[in-house]
Amino acid sequence: MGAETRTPRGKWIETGLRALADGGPDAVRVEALAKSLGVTKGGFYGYFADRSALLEEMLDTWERESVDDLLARVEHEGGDTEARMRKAGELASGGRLLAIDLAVRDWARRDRAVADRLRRVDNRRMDYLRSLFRERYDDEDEVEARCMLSFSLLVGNHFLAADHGDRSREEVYELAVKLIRS
Amino acid sequence: MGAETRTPRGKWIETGLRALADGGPDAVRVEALAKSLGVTKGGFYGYFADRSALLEEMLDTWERESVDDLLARVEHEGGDTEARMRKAGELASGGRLLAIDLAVRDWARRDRAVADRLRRVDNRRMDYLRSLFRERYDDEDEVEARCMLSFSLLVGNHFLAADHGDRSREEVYELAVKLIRS
DNA sequence: CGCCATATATACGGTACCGTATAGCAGATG
DNA sequence: CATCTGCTATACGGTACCGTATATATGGCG
Repeated sequence: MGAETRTPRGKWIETGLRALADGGPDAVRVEALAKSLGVTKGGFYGYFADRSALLEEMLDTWERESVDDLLARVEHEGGDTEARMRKAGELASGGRLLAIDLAVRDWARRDRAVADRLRRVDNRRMDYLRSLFRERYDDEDEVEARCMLSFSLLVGNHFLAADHGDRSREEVYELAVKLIRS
Repeated sequence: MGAETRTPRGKWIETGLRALADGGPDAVRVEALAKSLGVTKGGFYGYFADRSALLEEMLDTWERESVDDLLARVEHEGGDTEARMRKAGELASGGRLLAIDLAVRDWARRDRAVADRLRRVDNRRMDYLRSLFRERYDDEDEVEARCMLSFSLLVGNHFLAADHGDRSREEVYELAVKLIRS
């Protein structure tokens, strides 16, 4: 059937996501990705029409991993409300996905299509978190406010640079979490 | 003294900050700024050694405006704790400064020097907020957790894309604020 | 083996930048 | 009015991209 595929579609996407995570969308450049793959861009245009097609597929991948896969894993592990809240939080702030997530959030401020996609993702995650909080609070205002605070804390934890004196960031994060779930 | 200065130092900085706010640091390009000022880059290198010198001064300006000026204005208006908290929140999320702020937060993830600067800014703001919360809560853990939540909410409000069903984002924000200051 | 399909390399023209060097121009100064 | 001084425009060489076109190599198949 022809030569072996050294650099399949998925590798371009994977490398693109890494570049996005640590340099933002502007860092996703075809020739740079090729270089980091030890290849020239020759093959790239066999898989993707152009750079923006790659970006699109990167977002598809991210969306799938950060919602479908993530929620599936949380539900698979099961446990009580507290355990699932904690698991979801952990998965969402675990290395790879988190870095992409943060980059996408910034990107969304400037690109309408990305913003729409982020809204889909956030809505689905928020729906899930709402369902968890409803097991604890009857008042719907309480549920909504605590969901908002939970997500804000998750994001804020990585976009805030403040120190906390004697306390570590982790300690303060835990204190805040307790307050939200009190 | 020579020709009139059509495009003084400050204009470059101002335009640079606008570019940063809506395109991130990569959008701060000398020739692009010149174009948007209706000028060529000819004069730029009279004021700044190079592009990175401009970035540095942009950050100086941002730091001054978003801490010194902001806190001064809050203190000038005075009022009780609640009023000052609210005023500080309003100023920090008011158009211009906010957009720069968000861009800097993302930038800081990739640039050590920017991260250090952001830490200075956040620490000073946090110190101020702490002093306000201390007027309400004796327990220092409470103070710290509520400060963290306040800042997270401020940032999260702009990095989160979720909808809230019947409620508007403003309503949910207010609910969350009440929870934090309860 | 010789052919074919496919992945990759190479080469190309085009664009948008950077930073430098130089020339022109408009007021202020005497 | 002549000159001097600084801001600005223009021109330059260099780099890093994009997307296309074309050549090359590598492995399966008749």
